[in-house]
Amino acid sequence: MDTVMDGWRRELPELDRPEFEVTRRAARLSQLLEEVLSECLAPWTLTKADFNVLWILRTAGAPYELRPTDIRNRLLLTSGGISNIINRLERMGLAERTPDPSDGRSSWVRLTPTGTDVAEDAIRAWAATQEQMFAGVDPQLARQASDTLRTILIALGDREPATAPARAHDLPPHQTAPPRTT
Amino acid sequence: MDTVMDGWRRELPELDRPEFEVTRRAARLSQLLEEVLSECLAPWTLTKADFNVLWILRTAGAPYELRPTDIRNRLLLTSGGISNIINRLERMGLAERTPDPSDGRSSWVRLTPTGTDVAEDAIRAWAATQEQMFAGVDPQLARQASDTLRTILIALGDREPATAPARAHDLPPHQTAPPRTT
DNA sequence: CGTATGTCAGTAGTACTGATATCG
DNA sequence: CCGATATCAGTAATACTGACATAC
Repeated sequence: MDTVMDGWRRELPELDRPEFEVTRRAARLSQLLEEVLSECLAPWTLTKADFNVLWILRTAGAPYELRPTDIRNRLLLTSGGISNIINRLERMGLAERTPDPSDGRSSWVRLTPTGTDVAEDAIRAWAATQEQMFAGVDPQLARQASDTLRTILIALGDREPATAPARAHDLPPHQTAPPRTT
Repeated sequence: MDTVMDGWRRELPELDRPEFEVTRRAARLSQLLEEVLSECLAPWTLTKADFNVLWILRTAGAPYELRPTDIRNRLLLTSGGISNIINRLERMGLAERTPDPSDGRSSWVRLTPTGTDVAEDAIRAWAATQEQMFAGVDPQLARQASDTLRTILIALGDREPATAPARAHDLPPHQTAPPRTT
């Protein structure tokens, strides 16, 4: 990575801005982490996409259910992509859909008991792996990195599309500025 | 993103470590950036993978040539993946392969003049886009983020597999610990 | 011979687009 | 009727695996 950035500075000094380094290093970091995550999930035959949805559902709290739209808002995927993942989770018996009584277009995706267990096991495994990977990293530094990244994300406009938590019969009928809907 | 992390803290407080937030936020950041990069490259019909290789070749300095192995070391891809990309660049007339006189197994991948132009144009466009995106971010903060990420990457073992720069007839015959070779 | 380098075909995993259905 | 929600089929892009060729 340093080799690469040195080349950048040597060859294109007029374009040497700290932002670009953030870009490259963030990409590299998530590349490395995703690689490890894949291995980490192998025992459950879960893909990273599956894991993300399980994770979102589990951290949503009991009864571990959200509408596809909520998942979409949190993971920034298209509705088509979400459908695919839910289908897979349903075939694996980890999640199930129930129609939304108050809105016939939508449905609730809920973790099955098995799904909840699998989610927790996988999350715990991934947490342990991360802990091990970050063993050589000062927690202070990690904290700082997280805060800085957060600030940058907000500055870049990473949005919080109006939370709609557990069984939101009480919410107003529409969200604020939902992203890609197709 | 904050919504998601709040759920994490509420539901799985025993697993609340700053590292995990770094992981998620870095992933999100590169997700957002890659999305914009794709749009940015559309005018040239370049894929992100193409762009990465063009970029690596351009920042390698004149005469803008590297062996597939060098590219692999810098981008952390398998040799098969590199072959595909080089094939595509060659078909587009942006790069060309010449056999390595001193090692019959390998070859040198060099940017054509057109390739060099396209690389520079695309890099400049991407730089301008990033500059615009980061307009609201304090450069100090970006600098800090970059440094912190760098430290973390090094701690995670992101390696520098023995640089092999322009026409390295003078290098020892083998590298140190090359990653995935297949 | 064993290792290193690279190519190629086939494939997995990700996620988008466009078409469609349905409901508010 | 328009906009929102979701599903599905088809497709693009990424990149890996395994088989192979060749050369050190």
